[in-house]
Formats: sequence, structure tokens, C-alpha cells
Amino acid sequence: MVKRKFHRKNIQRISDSTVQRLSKYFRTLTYMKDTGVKTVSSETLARHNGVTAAQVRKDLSCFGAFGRRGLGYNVSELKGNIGEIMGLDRTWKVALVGVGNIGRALIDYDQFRIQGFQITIAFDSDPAKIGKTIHGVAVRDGENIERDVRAEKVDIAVVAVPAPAAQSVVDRLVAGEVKAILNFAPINITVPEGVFIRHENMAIEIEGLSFSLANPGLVRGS
Amino acid sequence: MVKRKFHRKNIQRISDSTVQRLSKYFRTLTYMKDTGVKTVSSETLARHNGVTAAQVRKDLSCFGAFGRRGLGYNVSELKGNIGEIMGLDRTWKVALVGVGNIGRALIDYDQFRIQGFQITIAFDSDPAKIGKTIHGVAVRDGENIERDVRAEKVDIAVVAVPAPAAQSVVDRLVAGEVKAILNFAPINITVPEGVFIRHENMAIEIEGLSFSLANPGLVRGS
DNA sequence: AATTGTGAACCTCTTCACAGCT
DNA sequence: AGCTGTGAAGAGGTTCACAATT
Repeated sequence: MVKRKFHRKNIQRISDSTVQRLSKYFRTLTYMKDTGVKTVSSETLARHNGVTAAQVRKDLSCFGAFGRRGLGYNVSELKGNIGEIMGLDRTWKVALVGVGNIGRALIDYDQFRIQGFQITIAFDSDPAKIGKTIHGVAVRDGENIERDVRAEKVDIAVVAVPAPAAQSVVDRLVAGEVKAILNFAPINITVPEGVFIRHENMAIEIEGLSFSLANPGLVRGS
Repeated sequence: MVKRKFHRKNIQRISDSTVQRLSKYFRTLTYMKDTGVKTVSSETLARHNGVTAAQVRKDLSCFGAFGRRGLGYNVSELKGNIGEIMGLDRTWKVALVGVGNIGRALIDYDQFRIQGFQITIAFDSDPAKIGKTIHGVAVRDGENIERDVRAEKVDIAVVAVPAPAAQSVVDRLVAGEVKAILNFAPINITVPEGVFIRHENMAIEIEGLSFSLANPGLVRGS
């Protein structure tokens, strides 16, 4: 049993939005720590992330009391606490399926490695890519994905293959004991209970902008 | 004044989640139309997108009544209606700032062009890239972004530059009359009233998975 | 004086349930 | 009988406002 520095209040569930915001706070705190800022208030943290101060405090209060009344939060300490909460204090083994532009962008993204996401295997079906090495990662064919990800004890798989292939790739990853999947294919994927999946879809965001331009004054928020 | 086939109910505002789901329905309908499906129920549309049938009907009801009771929706008709609502029935001029892996992925993404997002200019600060042509798009230096995007009448700009440069790039795009921005830089950006901005942040999604793995049983939903 | 932590109020989004068409 | 469209109920997320603390 690992002793944690933060005290999870009750057995309350955490909303997706809170988790997303914690990521943002973490990034802000990293930047602040690097530039020598020692202390920060919920107000400042909020301004840097486009939310309210109350929101910042509520988000943090899900996990404990990290600040000091009248003074604010210690930047380094809070960064450490959020890092622990988010699981960014350890390294995760990441598999990449589909080495196209998106896959390559992830491999190149230094921030990933720094924050503990280590891409240890990559798969592609293109013979021209198989056998090549990108940023130290050898690309292999997908013949034995199940076996390979199980052997490598992969924690997270990034799926960046064409939509028609995505569900079967995910099924094979799940068979190989992968418990978390980041899907870039523009299609809904089903996974069994206990497996986490998130979708990243660039088309949805730009189409959201299209909607805003086509219907000015009809969008919530901005 | 353009006559629209869909009737926006009152002057009600549309939530972001509704807009995102409309994008997904649109994609499903496109696929269904291409494979010859003629009619669809809210139940089926829901199942394909991981939501409830009531949700689908509520989303659509913001814009009008597109179905027929007892029968469901005509696939082609509904696709047309959603396309019109989302502004996907026209072409948008897109500028790309920062031609890295992400930028290239967008240029390569055929679906974009098909759905009316035409990348007409690209900027980069790397002399090795300036002057080159990627998929028919010439890459120029960012010397005169304001002037160039105004001359080209750019509707949407995609910002894929390093975080420290993002805010100033956005300021220049706004000066050049760009009204919608898709930001890939992992930093909060402020824009004046009337300009739409959306953020695409791969780190947030994968960090969300990290949180789920670090705190199993603590996440809402799945 | 400043700022956190938090219950309560408020608001928004989702689901329910059923009347109304086909 | 089947399925949509929608008001009402329910659930969840955000903001308020203030007691507690430094």
C-alpha cells in the first residue's frame, strides 16, 4: 500500500472536466516553477487557464487542502501534489499503432517523454515503414500486436490508424492487456468494462469553429 | 437574407457538447449514406456514437423537426440539414501557421478538403521549409501574416507553433481579420470578443488516461 | 488584509416519460 | 405498433458567499 501525500476526501468520483483542468494547472505550475515563481493564488492560477478562482479551489479540494489561507499555494509543492494525483510522477509504457503524421508528431513531442510517456513500441502495416527506426523506436508489423504489447507490458496505446481498422486494432490491444487507449480515428470504439478510452478528433474541433462562424451569436461561452 | 430549411426554435444558445455531437452524427450519416442506408432511427444514431436516443433527439430539436414519427430520419435529408447547420455546406479558407508534423497531418487529411476546409496558405519560420510546397500549398515566412491572411480572406487559422509564440501569432491573425482559431499550442490564449477559439491538446487527453490508470474507479462515466 | 476551503444556491445538461404523428 | 418531439424531472457541474486561517 503506497502512502499518499494527498487525502482523497470521500469516495467521490471526479469529473472529466476537473481532470482536464488539473492537467492545465499542472502545465502552468511547471512553467511557474521553471521561471522561479514560489507562490501562487487560486486567482492567478485561474487567470492563466481561463477559469474562475472558485473553480480552481473546488477542483483541488477534491483531493485535499494544499494551500494556506491568506498565503496561497506553494508552486513546487502543488505541482508535486497534482503530479502525484495525475500519475505523472511515474513512467507509462506507450505503444503507437499507426506511424503516420500524427504518430510521428507524438514520437517527436519531447514533452511526452519528459512527463513520463515512453513510446516503447510502434506498429504499422506499411512495408516501407516496417523495420525503420524513428527517434529510437523500431517500427514493426502488426502481425502479433497482442503478444507484443503483453510482452512489453504496455500501459497506454495510441491508435492512429484509418477508421475502418480502429475497432479491430483496439480489440487486439485489449486482448494484449492494454488498459488505456487514446484513439485518433474518427469513429466510436467500444471497449470492455475496466478499459479506459479517450478520443482525439481534430475534425470535431474545426467543425465546431465552422458552426460558430455559420451561426454567430449562437454558441455558449464565447 | 438566406432562406434556411431548418428552423431555429427560439433565440436559444447551443451548448458546445451539442455541437460536438452534431459533428459525430454528421460523420455517421455520411458513412451511412455512402453505404446506401436510407433511413435511421435516433436509437441507431445514438448507438453509433455512444449516447442515448433521447440525447440525439434533443440535440436535433434545437434546430427543428427533421424526422417522421413512427419512421425515423431520412439519412440523406438529415445529413443535408446537419451539414447546413454546421456550415459544412460551404468552403472555408484555412491558414496554417507552423508546418510541423501536426500541420502536415492536417494538410494530408483529405477529409478536410472534402468537408470544405481548404488550406490556402501556410506559414513557418524555418528557412528550410519556406518556399517549399506541401500538397500544393506553398509555405511562406511569417513576415506579413496580418497582410497575407487579410488579402486571402482567411476564415479559420490553425496555430501549430511552440507555446511561447502562440499568443503573438494569434494577435497578428486577429489583426488580419481572422475570426476563428484552432490552437494546438499547450497554453491558454486570449482573443477579443467576436473571435472564436478552440484548443486541441493531445497532452491533456493522454494525461487524462494517466489519471484513470493512477486512480482506477475514480473516474466518472467509464 | 489576504486567501483558502466549502456548503448552499444556481445553472446547465441529460434522461425520463408520454403525447402526438405516421 | 413504432418512433419522434418535448416538457418536466433528475443529475451534475459551476459559482457564490462566507467562515476559517495565516
